[in-house]
Amino acid sequence: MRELVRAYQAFASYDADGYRDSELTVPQADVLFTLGNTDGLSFKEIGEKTLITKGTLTGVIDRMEQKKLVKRRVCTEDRRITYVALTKQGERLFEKVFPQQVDYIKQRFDRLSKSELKDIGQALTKLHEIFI
Amino acid sequence: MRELVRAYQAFASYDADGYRDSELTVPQADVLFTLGNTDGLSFKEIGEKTLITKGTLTGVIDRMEQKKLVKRRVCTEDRRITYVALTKQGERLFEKVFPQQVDYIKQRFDRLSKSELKDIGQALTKLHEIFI
DNA sequence: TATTGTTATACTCTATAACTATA
DNA sequence: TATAGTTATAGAGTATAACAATA
Repeated sequence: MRELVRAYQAFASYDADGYRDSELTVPQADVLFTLGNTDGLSFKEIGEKTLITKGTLTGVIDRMEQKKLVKRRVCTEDRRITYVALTKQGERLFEKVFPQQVDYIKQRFDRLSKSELKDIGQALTKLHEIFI
Repeated sequence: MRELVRAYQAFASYDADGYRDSELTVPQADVLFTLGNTDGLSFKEIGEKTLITKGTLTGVIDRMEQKKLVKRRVCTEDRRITYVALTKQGERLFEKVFPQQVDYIKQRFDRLSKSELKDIGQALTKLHEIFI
């Protein structure tokens, strides 16, 4: 448990440094990365994936919309649902920041051997399962 | 990387549920657990352990002091340093919430075998090391 | 009635930088 | 001069609940 927290803190701190100059807050980067390579997701789906509650998410999306990174689109079949998708500008930012971020993180994972990476992947999957 | 984020999110969400009715915010719980079983730590030490920056920490400690959970004490040898320690009330809360929390989390870890736990521990230690 | 997202409130945290006091 | 903590500012996130629109 301690180790999980420590490992994640170290990772999260390193990770946040990666997109520090992108003008994104942590939740905003989370949303950007969640929306990347999709045609748009509903508020509900985004909330489930990022663990941001709906009231908060409205504000986060508002600010990203002001920055022209995302766009709302009401679902025509069920008008209660609002989809959020990246704009062209949002996609450009995603395509710039995401690979950078992956590389940045990969630098550290490259310090490990293939078998270590496999073990870590399995360990994390088990951890994930027990805490769902 | 995805797995690490997912595993931690699942854990963090479960963890926060554990002390939801303790009237503590996440950073405050973090500080409480950091100060538990110590004679007090300086702002600097608390900041290093919790990754809360100094400006923010002053506010967090202010609010915990208002709730009578912690007390400041200026170091007599080096008067620039302020130690923060749990009050009796803070200790009582720690002694109530911490074991509860450990049990609560243990419930989930108990789903794993000893060898799985060992593997996970090792994996997390490696992760921690590469991201320092 | 149940669900989706918005609004409202009040507070807490965050980042940043300038500042005070000690060393 | 360097360090420890405080203050100031402005913005962002959080929890919660009530609300509107839609199903």
